[in-house]
Amino acid sequence: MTRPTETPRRTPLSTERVLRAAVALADTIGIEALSMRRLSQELGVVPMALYKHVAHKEELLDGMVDAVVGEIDPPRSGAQGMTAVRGRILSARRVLSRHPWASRVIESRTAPTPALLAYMDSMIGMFRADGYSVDLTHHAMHALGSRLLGFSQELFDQSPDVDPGVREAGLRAMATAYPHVVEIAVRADHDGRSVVGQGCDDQFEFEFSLDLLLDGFERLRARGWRSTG
Amino acid sequence: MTRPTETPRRTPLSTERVLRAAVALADTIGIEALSMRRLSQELGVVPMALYKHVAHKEELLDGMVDAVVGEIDPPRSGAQGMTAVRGRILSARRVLSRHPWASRVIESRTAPTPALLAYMDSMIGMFRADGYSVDLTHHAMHALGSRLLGFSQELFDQSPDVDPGVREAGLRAMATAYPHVVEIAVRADHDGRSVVGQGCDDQFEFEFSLDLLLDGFERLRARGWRSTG
DNA sequence: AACCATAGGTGTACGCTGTACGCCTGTCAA
DNA sequence: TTGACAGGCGTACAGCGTACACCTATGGTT
Repeated sequence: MTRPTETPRRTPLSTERVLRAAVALADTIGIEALSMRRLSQELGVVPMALYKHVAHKEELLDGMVDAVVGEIDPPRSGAQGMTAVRGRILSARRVLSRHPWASRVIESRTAPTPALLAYMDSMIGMFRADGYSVDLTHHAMHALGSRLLGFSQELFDQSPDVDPGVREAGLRAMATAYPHVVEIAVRADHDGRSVVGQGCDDQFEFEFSLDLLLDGFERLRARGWRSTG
Repeated sequence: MTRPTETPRRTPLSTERVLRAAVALADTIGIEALSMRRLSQELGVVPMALYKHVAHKEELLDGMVDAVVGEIDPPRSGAQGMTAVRGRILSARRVLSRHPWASRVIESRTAPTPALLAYMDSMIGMFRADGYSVDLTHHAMHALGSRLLGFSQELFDQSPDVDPGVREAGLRAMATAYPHVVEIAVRADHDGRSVVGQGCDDQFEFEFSLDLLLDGFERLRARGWRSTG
């Protein structure tokens, strides 16, 4: 009688459930705020309970990476060649934009996770199936690098400075010290593609550089280029 | 008499001295081991003493970035055009290889530091002086992204697996799950450029992709390309 | 020469982190 | 009925960044 059987009987944890909760939590509160304690609290459990399902936080992060990479679309059955490659990379980019923390976490891994290896393997396969040599494919993978996953590789995410007035004042202040930077920033403000004061169109810049690289690969392939000379 | 004047009289701290010590310490023990406490101990001072010279750790990191970026060679007075750009980027890359932690720290900054802005400004200037339009220069800067500073942008630094036997065993184990990855890894092992079992030549890969991009820019410029169509 | 403001080093303390270790309990096989 | 075991709990510890109060030697002013 002291212990009624009608206790809520929480559904038990599992690695799966922990990972899903971690991804969701990182999406909402950001990766830097994701601590083991915060996550355990989200799951209605004491912190140490998590350690029955992941060995340590690094393993948790590995699992989160795999979960996210697993969201990338498989290669579309119809498409072939560079357009298929292009499409898949853009799919990866969409996934990453849903989980903005993921790129940072992936870059912090020291060894590739299984899902990442699988993704790369299938990417390489697409090049090979399109007639690319092992040699050229190899260099292409290096050249794409983290862009394979849709990373922007920008030096700085332009801050959403919201107020255009503030932004313009800042630019004016920098004009003497960094005239070229300002010239370009102003230009980006006024061109047709982007909302004024908002900086530039990430997606356009990404596709611009991606296509530059893919075109370069095609050209080398057509030329029968080999790295060993 | 109780207090002899011959106390060692430690040379006083200064922001400069703190930053230099921090850079040196990060070089030797790695950035993740660099704590305010560890740094203060290196300077023979109590942790809180540092806060008289930097507002908080983020400011310390900003200062370290500026110190490192300041090491990049200025543009060589003789050189012009894309070869000058290329040379400067390779100089940045050499600096970064002396401070392997720097790329990670730079990527973690939210706002550009003064030295970074100055570097970018001068880079943009080199494109403009070479006849590039504001428009094309703008997109080129985005396409280069962190490569401007010599970042590799690799998805994973191939681990120095040292023992070739171990590496080969690992590859054999992965062969069924990731055949394409293994094909490329094996190929990289056996080609003439790289020490066997050592993976690939970072520097070659970097220059390969850099040249691919620079060539692409030149081609667009020659063609009078404009993004707004 | 006396004074006192100030720059800069010290000491203590707080809240946060990841996680080692031992315990306790409910479930299921023998 | 028993006893192993999976899995959640509680306590504790070392390390982190840093707020805040304090102390002291220095240098300019009177």
